[in-house]
Amino acid sequence: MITTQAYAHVCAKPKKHVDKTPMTKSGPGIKTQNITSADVARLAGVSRSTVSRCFKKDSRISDNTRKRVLEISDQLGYQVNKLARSMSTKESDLVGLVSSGLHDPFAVILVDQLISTLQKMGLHPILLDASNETQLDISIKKLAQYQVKSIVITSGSPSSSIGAKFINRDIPVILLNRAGQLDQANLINCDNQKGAMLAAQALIDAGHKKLAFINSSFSTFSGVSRRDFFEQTLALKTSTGDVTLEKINVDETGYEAGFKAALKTLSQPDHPTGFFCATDNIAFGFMDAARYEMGKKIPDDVSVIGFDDLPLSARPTYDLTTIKQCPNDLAKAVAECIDKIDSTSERTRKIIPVSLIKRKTITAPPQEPSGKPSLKD
Amino acid sequence: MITTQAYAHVCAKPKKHVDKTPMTKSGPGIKTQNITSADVARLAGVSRSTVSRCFKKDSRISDNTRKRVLEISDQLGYQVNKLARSMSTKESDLVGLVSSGLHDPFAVILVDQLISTLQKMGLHPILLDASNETQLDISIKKLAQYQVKSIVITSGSPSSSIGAKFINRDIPVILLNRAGQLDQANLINCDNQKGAMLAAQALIDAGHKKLAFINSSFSTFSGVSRRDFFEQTLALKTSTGDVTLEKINVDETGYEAGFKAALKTLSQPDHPTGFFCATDNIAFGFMDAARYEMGKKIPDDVSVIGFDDLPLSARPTYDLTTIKQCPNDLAKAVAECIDKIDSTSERTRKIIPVSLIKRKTITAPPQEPSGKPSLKD
DNA sequence: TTGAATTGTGCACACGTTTGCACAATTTGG
DNA sequence: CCAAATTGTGCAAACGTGTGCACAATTCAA
Repeated sequence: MITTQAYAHVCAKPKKHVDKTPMTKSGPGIKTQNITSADVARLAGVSRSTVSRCFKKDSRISDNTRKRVLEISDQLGYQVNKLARSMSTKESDLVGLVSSGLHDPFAVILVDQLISTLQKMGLHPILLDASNETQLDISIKKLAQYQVKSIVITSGSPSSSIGAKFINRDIPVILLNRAGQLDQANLINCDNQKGAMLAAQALIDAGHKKLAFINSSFSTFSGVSRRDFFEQTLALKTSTGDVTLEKINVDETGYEAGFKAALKTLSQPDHPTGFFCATDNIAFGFMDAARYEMGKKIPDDVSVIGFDDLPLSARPTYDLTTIKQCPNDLAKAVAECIDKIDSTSERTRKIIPVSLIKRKTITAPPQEPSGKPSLKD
Repeated sequence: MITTQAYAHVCAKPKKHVDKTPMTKSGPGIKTQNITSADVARLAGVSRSTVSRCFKKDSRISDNTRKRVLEISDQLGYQVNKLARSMSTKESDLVGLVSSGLHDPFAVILVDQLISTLQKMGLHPILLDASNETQLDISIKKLAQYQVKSIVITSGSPSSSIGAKFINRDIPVILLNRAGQLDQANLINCDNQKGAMLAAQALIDAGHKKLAFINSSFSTFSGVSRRDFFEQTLALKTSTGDVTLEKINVDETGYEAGFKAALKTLSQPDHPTGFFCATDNIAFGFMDAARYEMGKKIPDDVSVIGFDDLPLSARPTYDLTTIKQCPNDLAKAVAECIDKIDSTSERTRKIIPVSLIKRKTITAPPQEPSGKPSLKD
């Protein structure tokens, strides 16, 4: 009945103090065998269990053996195989981080913050690119394969079918500045409503009557959200005809969107004078085109306000008045969310505050419609 | 002799067609059990081996069973556990990517390219931040724990002790635009020599006699390399006194370094007129300070050339003449290097070409020393 | 009709770790 | 001096997958 040798081995009488640690064959192969806990166990004259326990805080291990084991480990350059550990403990230090590339400057800052925040928590992000929706679904599947502790999404939204299959199950998903048709997901957003309100107020307070909102037509949740809140804030004044609002969408993204929007809009004789751009990056494009292509002075001819407060916004070339959202706060919120993910099953719903940063791109509108220079003043 | 039940079980007579697939207990626990190959095996009425083989191309599996297994897998949302697979096959799709944050704009573009290139190869980058040297060593250890296929380093250089312990062993390291005191590592660099030569030529050709090189004093390999080659190229002319070269280091990084350098240098009465900045980002800072703080006109008062060719360099605000290095080519070289990593043991040594991009920041130097305005012209 | 070649599938073990349980050795309390 | 408590360590099983080997079933050749 018993055929293979292995059985015989297993059933053999236990030897004294050595558990089966098959000598790692140092054959002629170029790629040398990895060092395992068995190797250090053999050298230290202990079992693999003991080695394992030496790396845990609360284990009952004598100071003596622990010291010896740690010493030998270091000497051998032994590093725990986290893959094996994860298999055993069913826990993972890996976190999925999916972003739509690093083209958008705010995304870059956000990802940067996330990476260093996660790193401080002892977590390691696998970074995946997801430029389109199907790509995002694929990415989620891939991350599931790595048994990640959590998935942080900073672009796009997972299709609900994928959501049903994976997210529902056991991988918590955190949507950052994203729409949340997936109510199983954790949601963290900056306060787009407050931001849009502040922007509207800033332009109105400066005396602008003809306003415009500029956005990329490929823009996702944030842009649309800001537009809607902007419109909503102005509703009272637009309904009386006191103020006009032009909503401009351009088939480009970021800087180029702003650039094109300026070319298109500022060539109209009676164009708006107060511009709210969905992002700072759009504002940069808008300003460059306004200045260098359309010969406008900012803020004398047109006023501009952005959203994000990128480092570039503070530089003298732009000196852009904008709504600041703090990537550090967003990252912190993600950290908190991940922290309490295994303890509670309730979903996070968090809004991060924003603030108005006044710089030099907003002033009162020109007296006369552009084209006819004013005589007074 | 045989004491535990387990032995009895192992030695028991094999049942008909069902191998031991302990029913995943669907207990009251919130976190539902992961779906494993055993689950789909049971539902498909096959063994786990068969399920495993259904996901491999060349396995001898009947079309019928494969179809059925794949169907059930999909239906169940089964995803291979890559950690377990890696343990078994001793191969990994994970690649370590270590960068010193995403503050430097060229690093961002490079990382972006690397991520999408790796993703196309079916590899997944674990992104680690390594701002300082010890941090880098820690990062390498961490990555070793994850059994990564390779480590790509875009900042700093691993200490040679770590190199000896890990890199030597079996994790191939790729140093990107880095110094290589580690000769076990694979080296990929852009052609700093050619770049510095082109920059020198461009300034000399425009008629400049008083040159300067601007760099951050924290700058690593690339900056130092460019400075040395710049100096070397000019050696003949500086030795005759025909041309002067001032080497400026500032205790800041990137934009701020350039900004400060301009404040310091351009306040001198007889300052240089042709500036080679180690990076475009430094050039931006330099130009902003020169224009807005020192009241200089570019290129009329001072000429500037950068290195990298960032997207921002092409925009009208800067319109910077620069040396272009192509991040895409660097990424491609990394891909090639990784591709042949298991087949050959020889190290990669690759230089990526650069080119001069002429824009609007270089012209002839002003006739008279700045300060005394020229009467003619 | 029989023996050989081919095809499809299961079994058992391996990968490197963690951990409940058992147990020997030591210390403690009475 | 003995029982009980404590301490330190080893054993074996588990995590989920891949794969060499064995073997049954089928096809093919003679």
